[in-house]
Amino acid sequence: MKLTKERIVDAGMATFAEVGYHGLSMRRVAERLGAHAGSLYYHVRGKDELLALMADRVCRQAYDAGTAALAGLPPEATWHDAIEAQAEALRRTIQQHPGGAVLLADSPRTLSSGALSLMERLLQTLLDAGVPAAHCVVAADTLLSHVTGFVLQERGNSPAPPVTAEVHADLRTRFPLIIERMPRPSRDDMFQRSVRLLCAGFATLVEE
Amino acid sequence: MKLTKERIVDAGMATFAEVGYHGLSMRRVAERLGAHAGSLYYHVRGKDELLALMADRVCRQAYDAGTAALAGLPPEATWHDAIEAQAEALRRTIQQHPGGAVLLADSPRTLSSGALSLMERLLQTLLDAGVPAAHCVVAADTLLSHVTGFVLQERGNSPAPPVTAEVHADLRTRFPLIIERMPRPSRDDMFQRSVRLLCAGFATLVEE
DNA sequence: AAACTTTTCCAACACCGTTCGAAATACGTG
DNA sequence: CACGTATTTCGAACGGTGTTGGAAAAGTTT
Repeated sequence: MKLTKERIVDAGMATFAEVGYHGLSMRRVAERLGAHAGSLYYHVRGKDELLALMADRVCRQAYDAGTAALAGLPPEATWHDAIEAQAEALRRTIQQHPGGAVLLADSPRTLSSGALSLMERLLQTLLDAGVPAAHCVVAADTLLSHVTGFVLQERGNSPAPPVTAEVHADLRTRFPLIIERMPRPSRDDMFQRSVRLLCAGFATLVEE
Repeated sequence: MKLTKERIVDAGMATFAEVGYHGLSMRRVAERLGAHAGSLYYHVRGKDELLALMADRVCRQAYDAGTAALAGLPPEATWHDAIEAQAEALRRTIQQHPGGAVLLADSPRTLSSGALSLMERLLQTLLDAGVPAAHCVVAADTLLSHVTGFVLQERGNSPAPPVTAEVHADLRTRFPLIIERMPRPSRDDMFQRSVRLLCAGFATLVEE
């Protein structure tokens, strides 16, 4: 079958899901398509462009997931709910691809039309909520970078660290607050609450 | 001169600053030390460990920068100022290393003692501010992941994208909010305001 | 069918992380 | 000092990577 930018990105996403970020190579992507690595370069400038295209696709998926989530919202939902729905959709979408956060992190977000779509809708939500235009960009940017950062951190912590008892005791004396006194809610819970925290901040900007 | 874990991390940081994340190789690090690549493996398990050590060093630097910033605060400073100072110190430190955000992103933050130090102090600040312990971890985590995400986004935008007039016109019709109506404050300004936004969210948690 | 364009192959290049046995160096002991 | 041992470095090698460029194939137009 003929080689296409679209099909290459497809294969890229599939390979990415299988072998992760570090295992993604042009040769493996080509192999999945029954082609040779060099052939990809006729359709794609290099690995960088492929990664950028993949990142854009993730943004697009997140956008679609967001529209679905927004559509499922009850009519009495507030703008808090709308923002929460978009944030959660973005997080879930990134999470679906192992290492997907790094993917987004490694390619410039601006001028990727998928990323711009996400931004645009978020801005609209905030404007509708009554946040003055002058503050909207800051607010939307804050939310987006927060979600990215959160998922990034999440992935780093996910392989449960093998903590020996000895290490734990050491940590307890050196970082008493973290280890001892702090309740550790689930990541899902923490994410929801952190987004609500942001919304509370946004609310202080709303002009009646 | 003798090879050491410490000296290897030094050379790693220097090489990293010169050639960036993608250009960092064991061979280049070794070359800077007048040694061969294989020799590094006697002191370091592999490139992963080197990167983790480097990430930890960045956290340490950020911690020290934070203490300096806190010390320079006037006595009438509020807890908002204290959090802002720590966030700004972290951002500046990460920024000093090109691609430093990706460095932090690619290594697990937990169990890195530098990262834990950052977290611990942030928790203390929030506790002193009156945020109940049950919410502190969420708040601190939110702030840290926000700063990371922000710098990440910042770096992606930094190489000013070559926007042709044609592309700009296309974007204007497709994303009117972003391109047209939104004022674009400086990144410094945006960062400060986003942190204040977070603080406003934290303030709603404070029990009198 | 011939001329031409688009697409794919394939071999090669330079570089990468990592391993391993052999050298070399340092060091404590007789 | 000399000798044996432990620590450290070398240097070559292996399999893998992104990328290139000319030859070959496939498709299209005249």
